[in-house]
Amino acid sequence: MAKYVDIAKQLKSKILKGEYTSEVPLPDQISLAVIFKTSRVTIQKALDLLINEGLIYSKQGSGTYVKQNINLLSKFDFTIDQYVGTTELMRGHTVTSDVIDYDVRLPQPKEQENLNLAFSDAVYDFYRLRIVDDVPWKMEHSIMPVKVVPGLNQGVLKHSIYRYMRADLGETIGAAYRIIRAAQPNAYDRRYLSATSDTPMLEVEQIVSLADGTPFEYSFTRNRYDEGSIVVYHPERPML
Amino acid sequence: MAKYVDIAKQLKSKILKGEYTSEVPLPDQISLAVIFKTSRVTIQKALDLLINEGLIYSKQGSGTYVKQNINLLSKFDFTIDQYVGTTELMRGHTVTSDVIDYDVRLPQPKEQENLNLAFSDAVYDFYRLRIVDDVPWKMEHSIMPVKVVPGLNQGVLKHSIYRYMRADLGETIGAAYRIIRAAQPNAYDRRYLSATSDTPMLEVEQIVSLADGTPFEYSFTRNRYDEGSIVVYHPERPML
DNA sequence: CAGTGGTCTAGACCACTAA
DNA sequence: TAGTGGTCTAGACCACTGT
Repeated sequence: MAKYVDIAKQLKSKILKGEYTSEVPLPDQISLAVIFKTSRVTIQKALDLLINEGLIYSKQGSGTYVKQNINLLSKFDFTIDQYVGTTELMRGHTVTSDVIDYDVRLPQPKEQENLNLAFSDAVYDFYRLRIVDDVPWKMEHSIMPVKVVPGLNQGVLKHSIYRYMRADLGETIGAAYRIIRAAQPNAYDRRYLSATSDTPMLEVEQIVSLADGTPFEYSFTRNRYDEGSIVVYHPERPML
Repeated sequence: MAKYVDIAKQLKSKILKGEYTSEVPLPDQISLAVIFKTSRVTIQKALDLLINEGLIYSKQGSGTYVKQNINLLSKFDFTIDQYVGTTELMRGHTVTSDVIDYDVRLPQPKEQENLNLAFSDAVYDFYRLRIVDDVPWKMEHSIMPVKVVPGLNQGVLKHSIYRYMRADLGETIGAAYRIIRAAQPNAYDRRYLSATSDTPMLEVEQIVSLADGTPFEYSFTRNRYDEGSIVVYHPERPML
C-alpha cells in the first residue's frame, strides 16, 4: 500500500469521526509531514485524494479545511465516485439477482466498438433483476466479452460479478464512462419493476474498463424514478 | 499558468490532432521531461490531468497510451467533468434565456444548509428557460445568495451568470455536487417544454461552490428525456 | 535484463492570506 | 510580515512489463 493512500485513509477516518471539523483548518502540510514521518509532497498527494472525494478543500495562503454538507445521500442513492458493484454498494442490505435472460453470441458493431472487440469475439448478453431486501430494484442489461471475463456462468451472475473478477480473476476495476438519461418505460420495466406508461425511468449506460484500459462491461441499468438517483461530485480542475 | 497545466494542454492538443494514437505509447516520462525542459514529477502531474479527463491511461512497466472511444457524445449531451455554464457549453449555438420568475427573499432551512447561510441572508430565487437556437431546451430553478453574487439583476440573467461571475466579480468556479434523477413532468415542464403527462424528465439538482469552498448556487435543472443526457467520466481512484 | 511508470525525498521559490 | 498552500527540481529506489 502506497504511503500517501494510507495517510489519506487515516485522515479520512479522522474527518468522519469528527476529529477535524470545518471550524478549524487541518494541521498545515509541514506539520502533517512531521506527524506522518514523510515529505511534504507525499502529504500533498494524500490531500489530493481527499479533495477529489470532496471531503476537504485547500485555500492558498490560508489552510486546508473540512467541507460541510458531506451527507446529502438518501438510502437508495447511488454514488459512483469510485466503482463498486451493486452488491458492495448496498452493504448492510440483502442483494440478490434473478437472471432473466442469458446468452452467448457474437457482438454487434456498436458493442465491438465500445468493447474494442473483433467481430469474432464472443460476448455474454444477460439481463439481471437486482433485488434489494426482497424488493425488485434495478434491471441490468450487460454485454461482456468472454475473452476478458472467462467463466461467467449463471452461478456467478446470481451473486457478484465484481467480486468474482477481483477475487477469482485477480483483476482490478479501473475507469468508467457513463451516460445518464431519463427514459420511457419499456416492457421489462413494466413487467419486473411495476412501471406503468407514465412512470419515468432513470437509465445509466456505461462502459467500464480494467486498470490497464481494457473495456470489459457495456451495460444499461434502469430503475424507476422514485427508486434512486445518482450522486456525482466534481472537484475543481484546470481547464485544458 | 502552471507549467504542468501548460504541458497538459499541449499534450491534449496533440492527442486531439491525432499526433499520438492508441497504437503506440506516448514518449516515456523521462523523454517528455527532456522535451519540455522540466522534471519528471511535473510531467507526471500533467499526465494526471489527462488521465482524469479520460484521455490517456498508464500501465506500469509498459507505457502511457491514448484511449480509444474518446467520442460518444451527441449534440445535446451534457458533459460535466469541468464546470462551465450552459452558455459556454453550447459554444457555436445561440443561447438565450427567458427569465420566467425573479424574486429576492429569505432562505428556507434546506437552502440555508446547502448554501451555508444564516436565516437572515437574502437569496435570489429565479426560473430561467434556456433556449438554444430558438428552441426551448432546459428549465432552471436557481437559488443564489445575494452576499456571494451581488448585482445579479435581470440583465445578467438574460445572458450568462458564469461569465458575469468570472469577468465582473473575478470569482473562480470550483467544485460541484450533483444529484441526477428522473422525474414526472410538472406544470413548468408542460407549459414551457411541451411535456405531457407521460414525458419523462431528467433533473439535475446541484450545489456549486467557488474555489475557496463557498457555495453560491443551489439549483434544479430539467429537460425532456429526449432533449439531452449527462456524460460522466470516472477515473480509477484508490479506495479510501 | 532493460525499460517503463509509481512512489518518495529534501529542499527551494513563489503566490496568496491574514493579522 | 509570518504562515500557508502551489509549484518545481534532481535524484533515488521500487514494481511491473516485455523480451
